[in-house]
Amino acid sequence: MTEVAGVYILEAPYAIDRLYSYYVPEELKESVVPGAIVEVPFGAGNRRMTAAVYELKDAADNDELKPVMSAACVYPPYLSGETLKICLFLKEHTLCTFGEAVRCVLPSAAISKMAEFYRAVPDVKPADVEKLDEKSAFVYSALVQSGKLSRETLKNRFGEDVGTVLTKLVKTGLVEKLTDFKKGGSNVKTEYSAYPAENAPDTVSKLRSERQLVVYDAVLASPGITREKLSTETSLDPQIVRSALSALEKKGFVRLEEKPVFRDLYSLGGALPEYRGDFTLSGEQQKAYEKLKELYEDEKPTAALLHGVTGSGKTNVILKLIDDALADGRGVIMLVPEIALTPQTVGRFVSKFGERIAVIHSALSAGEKFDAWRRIRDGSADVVIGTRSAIFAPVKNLGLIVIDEEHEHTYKSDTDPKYLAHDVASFRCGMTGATLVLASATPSVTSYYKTTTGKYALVELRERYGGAELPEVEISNLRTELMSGNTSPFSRALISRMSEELAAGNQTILFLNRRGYNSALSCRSCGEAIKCPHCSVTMTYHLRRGRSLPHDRDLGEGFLDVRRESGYLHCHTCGYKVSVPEKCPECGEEHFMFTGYGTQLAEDELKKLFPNVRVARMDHDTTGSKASYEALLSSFRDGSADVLLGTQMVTKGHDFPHVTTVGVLNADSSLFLDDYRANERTFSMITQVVGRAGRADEPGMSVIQTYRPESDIIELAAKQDYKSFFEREIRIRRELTFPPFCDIVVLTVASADEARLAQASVRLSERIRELVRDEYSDVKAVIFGPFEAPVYKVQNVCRLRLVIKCRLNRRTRSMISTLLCDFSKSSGKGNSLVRISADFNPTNI
DNA sequence: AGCACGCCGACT
DNA sequence: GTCGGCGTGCTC
Repeated sequence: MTEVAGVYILEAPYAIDRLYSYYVPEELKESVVPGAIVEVPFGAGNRRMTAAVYELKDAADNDELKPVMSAACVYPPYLSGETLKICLFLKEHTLCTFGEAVRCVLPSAAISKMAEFYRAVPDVKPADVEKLDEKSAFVYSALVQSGKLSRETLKNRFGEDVGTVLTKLVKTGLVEKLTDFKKGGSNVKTEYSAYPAENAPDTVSKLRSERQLVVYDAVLASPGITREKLSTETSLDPQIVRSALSALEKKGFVRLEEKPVFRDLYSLGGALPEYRGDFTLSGEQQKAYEKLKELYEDEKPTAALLHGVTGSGKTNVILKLIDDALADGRGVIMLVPEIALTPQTVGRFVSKFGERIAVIHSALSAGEKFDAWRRIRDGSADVVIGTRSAIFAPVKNLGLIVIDEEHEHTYKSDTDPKYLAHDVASFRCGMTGATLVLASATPSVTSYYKTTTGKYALVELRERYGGAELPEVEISNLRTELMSGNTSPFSRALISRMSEELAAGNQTILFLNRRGYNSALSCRSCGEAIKCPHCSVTMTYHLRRGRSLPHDRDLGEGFLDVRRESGYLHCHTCGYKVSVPEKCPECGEEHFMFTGYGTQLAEDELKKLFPNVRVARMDHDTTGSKASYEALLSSFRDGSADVLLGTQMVTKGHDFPHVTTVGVLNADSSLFLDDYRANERTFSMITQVVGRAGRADEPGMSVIQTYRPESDIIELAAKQDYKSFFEREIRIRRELTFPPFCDIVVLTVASADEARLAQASVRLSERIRELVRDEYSDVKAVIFGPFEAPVYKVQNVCRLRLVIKCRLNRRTRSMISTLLCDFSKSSGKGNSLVRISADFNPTNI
């Protein structure tokens, strides 16, 4: 019997990514455990590869196995048993490699980087060097000069084919191959604390330096003070404190201690607002809580959908449930959309759970993520609040997972592995017996459907907390506005409502899902809109910072020059910027027309309508940094702006007590999207927005502007009637066979070379039809395409797609997997410029 | 993907 | 005869 390790090679391409067996030499038995990172010889050339040990097994040693070469000494390994299973889950459910899954679940700072190095062997026979051919001699002399070079650098310097030269050099014994571990996880921040030295010189007079005296006094006053605190205390420059301290240490006055420190615990870069909220539950909330508690106490993995109208106080119910889980000694993960991770939300949690909280979001540095991850893994943090990737947090003894605003599209990853947080959550709950709670005022149709089949328990909150009434909703018909000559972004109803409310000192939120000034610049002669030269999208006209524009018709002939001087064209897909052209690139004429409007024009127009209005415009252009985003919100909250005008981000989770009016400038933009979820998104967006207006004491009003006032979606959203919306929507989905009645697989082939792309897509399409006909004749699948992706070209890369409607299960996933493997095998033959990727139930099709 | 092995043409 | 081109097939 030999000890055998089943490992996954982390750098393996998809087509050969599977479990490989290696024998474990006696001296490595200690460190080769499941989850360990090891090095193994791989392939005919026995290249050293990093691998993750998935399992250990005893095997009768009839077949000859290669040995594990070395193991990284990290104990316990970063990959726990549970995490290894999650990686396999990701591999099987998103068709990524095991290595990609590992990189996804671990903080990047925890992953060791391995590099191959080559070194010229000293003391070789000069005769051997003489015999070298030109190219080998060239590489060899470079190695002699630099001592040691990584494979990367050599490839960069001598080209991709340097490999053959190197193997020859290794064979002749002139060069040797080395492998180095660039150890991950060493990125630990440390902090210095200063203590008065035990046997400090009694004469302070020896301290000539004024600064050293000041620092020394401060240390005497508070022993153990950190260097950072010293600098604020003495109001001296950190650099000066540093040098003063080291001088004091040298002279024997102070003792410095270095301790590893966890960076800013909540990673929000500042003080948290004190939250003095009311945590007591209303009658309805109490009932909802008890129902969830019952599910939680069930040993089996359970799932519930908490459907509560906006303002029903879902969070209070959830907090109570988290309390219980913690009291049981179990850990909790709460996922929120990025936009909700404001100091307000986190503050509420921190005030309740204190230092047990770890916050995880995309703006953290690699080191900060690693700190949070370690605090969770060693158990000092057992409440994790974070965005999508927090679902992988190594929480011990998981008892509860909450996905807040579960309908949000951000829970689906858009980079490989393209997982949905819900699926990972269910899987973890299945493993640990934890309870899954999905919460939303407008659940996704797929999730709500599961309550009707019994997969999820349905828990409802129908009353708005504190008895607040639903705001009144007025629907403005943009067609009739246009016919009566109103071309501004604001309907007459919205204008009159705003002028009343602004005069009364109340605030308004305006939502427009398009940034920039004009959405397009088109040619009057040929009708073409100017497109980005690298992408197949029309370019948006943006105003330069601080500019505004009169109407084109008031500028007369010279309007183009003013336009050219005041702004530029911007591609929202790739970021390309260019000035307004002289002539139409299509037909050469110079009759231009700016059409469509975005947030910039709306702001401009608003200031013309209400000259004294103070507008806070919030979109991608004004919220470059987290700080500016916070600044805009707080300026609105403290009343230094009257109107908050912006894109999607104004609709989410902020509670502004003085807002009495909410306007949706164009409710149709998401309806027109060619996607089966367009209705769902419109309903959710309008419901959320309408919920923003008015509080308990101050009735609010929403104005929804639309070109299709007859659409019942808007009406249902205005009434916050989710049930009717769901009934209507699920009927359509059933009739047309869309999720949840099927799954949608999108295969994308991408290439800069259009001819190769077309060829590859045809081959792919033929292959899949063949698979469905023969090997997989048992699976029901309908195949569409190939056709162009909605945005065909992005940064000069063109994309074609195949869409497959089927039921996702082991069989269909295996079919798609076969397809991907076949493709990558044939791609070696001159097709390497074509890439393929699969996405299951993507958020945008 | 990356590497070896193998089978053909242009050279010492 | 031998070096080096790239097509084919495998990776514990």
